[in-house]
Amino acid sequence: MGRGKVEIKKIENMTKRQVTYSKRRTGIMKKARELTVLCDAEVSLIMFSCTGKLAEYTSASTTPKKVYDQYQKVTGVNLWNSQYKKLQESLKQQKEVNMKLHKDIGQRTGKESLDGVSFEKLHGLEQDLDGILKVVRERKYHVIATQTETSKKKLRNQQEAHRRLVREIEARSEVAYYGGDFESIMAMSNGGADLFSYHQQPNPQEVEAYGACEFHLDQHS
Amino acid sequence: MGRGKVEIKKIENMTKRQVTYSKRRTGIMKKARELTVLCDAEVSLIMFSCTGKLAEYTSASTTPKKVYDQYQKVTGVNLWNSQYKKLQESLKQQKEVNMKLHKDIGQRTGKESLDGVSFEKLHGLEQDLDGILKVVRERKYHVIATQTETSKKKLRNQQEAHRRLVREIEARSEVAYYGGDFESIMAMSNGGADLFSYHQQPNPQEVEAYGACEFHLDQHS
DNA sequence: AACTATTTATAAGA
DNA sequence: TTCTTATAAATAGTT
Repeated sequence: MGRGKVEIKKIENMTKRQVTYSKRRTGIMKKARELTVLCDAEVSLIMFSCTGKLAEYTSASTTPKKVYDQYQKVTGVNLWNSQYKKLQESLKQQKEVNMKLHKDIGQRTGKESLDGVSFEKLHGLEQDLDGILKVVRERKYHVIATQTETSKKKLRNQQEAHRRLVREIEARSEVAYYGGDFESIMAMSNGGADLFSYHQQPNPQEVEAYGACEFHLDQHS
Repeated sequence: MGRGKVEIKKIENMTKRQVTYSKRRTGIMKKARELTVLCDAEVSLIMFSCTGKLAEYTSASTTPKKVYDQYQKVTGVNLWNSQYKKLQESLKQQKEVNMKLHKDIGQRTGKESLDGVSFEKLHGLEQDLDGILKVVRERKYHVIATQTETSKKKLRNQQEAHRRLVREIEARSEVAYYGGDFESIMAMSNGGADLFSYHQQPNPQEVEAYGACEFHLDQHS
């Protein structure tokens, strides 16, 4: 229809193709609308031009979703539904696993009642718990031991540093005998003493006591 | 186009409507096909007659699903996608919860390493385990106690039945004095002793001991 | 389902 | 894109 018959094959001239697309798109949309009205049918027409532009016609009484739902129902083809069902299945499984874990952990934390649990299971659970308790205790003592060891090392290092400091000051002030400048030495080395508390939790009481003692010595001197 | 112009409104005559539907359906499908080929476009055409019959055309290079995905991308409308995303989110959450449970339960069953777990947590876990261990033990002993109590009751009932049986047989055989038919009486009443083991887990040692004791009495009599 | 008079769609040109 | 117009195509009513 038009001034010359056209062969139904891809139009290579791009401009011509776009013009034709535009015209025929209008035409087919009109046809769809007419079909809808005349014959009381439901129509979904979705078109993408070769440049990706969307054009659609959907009959007034419906929506693309409805059309596709119906399409699925009639064809039995799953389309996206297969994916959806897989997800649902997956979710169900996860929830089941979760329930089991919850129950198990509940029995192991006292939140779930042990009523109805057989003697054998109780015994197994007891052995289990006992074993893990031992492991946890060992681990705990290991951690304590490690911390203590570290503290001791730190302490030794500090004491050593302190001693060096005292010696150095004694040497510098050329006071080798007991007395005289002793107070100032103690005051200077006090900075070192503070370091005892810098890594473990600070114990303010101890620090205070030490400082207080120093103060009293000062006062009484 | 045809012998007379038609107004675009629903055709009330059903036969006429169906004929028109059939003709125009063919026509629009042809149009769709031509559009696809001539203009290199993607087309999805889905139609339902008023009787619910499906007819579709989808351009060769694509599928209804693809068209729909693209449709969604362009329009930004989520349609079923919202549901799908909800499911996905849900699944993700479930998996996360699962992971945590797994880790926790792992630490409580010795399958998960305790390296790097803080002293405080270890201590908490220890207290926890200790508490539950106590509960489990109590429960276990409760179960044992209940079972034992039941067994004892059964045993008492059996002994009572046994005594009654002996008395009855003594009365019937009119042998009131000790001796004589006693062995045969015991042999008969032995069947009753077997009944001890029928309900609780059979404890062959106990049953044996009981039977043996009776037997020795026999021998010494 | 086929026919055909007529309407409608549209290719080409402006 | 839109309008025009010649012509192909679609189809309403008929057979």
